[in-house]
Amino acid sequence: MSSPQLTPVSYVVLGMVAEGATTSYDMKQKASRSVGYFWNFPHSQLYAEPGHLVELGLLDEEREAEGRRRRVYTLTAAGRQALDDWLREPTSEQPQIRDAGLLKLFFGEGLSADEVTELAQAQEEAHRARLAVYETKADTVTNPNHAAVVRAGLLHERTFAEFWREVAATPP
Amino acid sequence: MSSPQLTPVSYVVLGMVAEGATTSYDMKQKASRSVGYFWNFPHSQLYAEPGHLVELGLLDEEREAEGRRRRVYTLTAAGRQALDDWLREPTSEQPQIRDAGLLKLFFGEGLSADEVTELAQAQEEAHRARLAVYETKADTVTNPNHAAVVRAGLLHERTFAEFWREVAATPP
DNA sequence: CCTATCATGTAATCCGTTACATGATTAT
DNA sequence: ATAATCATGTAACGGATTACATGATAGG
Repeated sequence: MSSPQLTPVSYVVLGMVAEGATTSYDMKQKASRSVGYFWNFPHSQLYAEPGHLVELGLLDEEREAEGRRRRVYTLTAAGRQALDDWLREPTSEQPQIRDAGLLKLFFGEGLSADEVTELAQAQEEAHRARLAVYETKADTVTNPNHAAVVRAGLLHERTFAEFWREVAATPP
Repeated sequence: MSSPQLTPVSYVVLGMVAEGATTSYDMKQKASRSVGYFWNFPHSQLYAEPGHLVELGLLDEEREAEGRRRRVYTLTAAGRQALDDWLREPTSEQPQIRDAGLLKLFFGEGLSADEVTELAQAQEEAHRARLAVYETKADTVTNPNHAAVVRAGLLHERTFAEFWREVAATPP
């Protein structure tokens, strides 16, 4: 008997199903335009994870009779409960900023000032590009919870674009 | 024949060895007070990963003759080269903000305004606590590259503390 | 000397990624 | 019809986490 833990991805799946996504491809499309921006994962997880959740009784699965015969998922009462419980649980894990650019800056004693500037400029550009995406999104998102998170992403990208601009101007 | 890729953790190890860490415990101590704040991992990786790097010829390993007989690592020329190459490589991977609080906000349609406020206040407090840590660090760090990254962390925590303060005040 | 804690690892497991494969639909 | 692409998975592998275990050192 196996009792695997629910991971953040589990809750992403539960959350997207609660929002009306019914198939893995559906989730994939949805994620790629929203939550995937700040919490990314390959599509294979969106085919594997619902299987686990079905085993745990948190999702129901049906197969289409025709065509692709794809798996169609719906939330069970237990699944809704698990999602609600999680939403209300205090969140203890420290958020991590896993940013390879920051890592390089951290260990970049061996770089010349010019090389640091080069790194910083590339990073600034990447953050500005992402910022532009969020700015567009901010105008189109209707779900207020999604909008709030887009705003967080926007503020984050702005902060980091500015940070890297300063680094480029005055390398350590 | 196996040719495993170098992961970010590989470079964290190479970087820390380059900075003078010689044993796994040494790295663990160092990481817990610096890079671990924004890129965390369990200590077991700091015992396993150097082994891989030795196999790849990027680290040399010696055993102490006495006492704990612990493994003492030093950079090889190839290891130094691998670190330098990585530092100069363009960084393509999109940084991810894997923040469970943001996930909950994103999927938090089922929460009442009060519950969102509660979540937001807890998040704000957590970010302010982390902010305080970075502010202390900013005064003590001597390595200018480390200082720059501390500043990034500081700006990030400030941004997010402020963001959650707004969410708490006007929940979506 | 005895105990608590520090320090150093190993083992097992599972999650996440990469790569592969194939069936269905759409476009030409 | 045929090719291209969309959609739906599976398999294999390795990295990361959790849990366990034990030896060394320091403090009383």
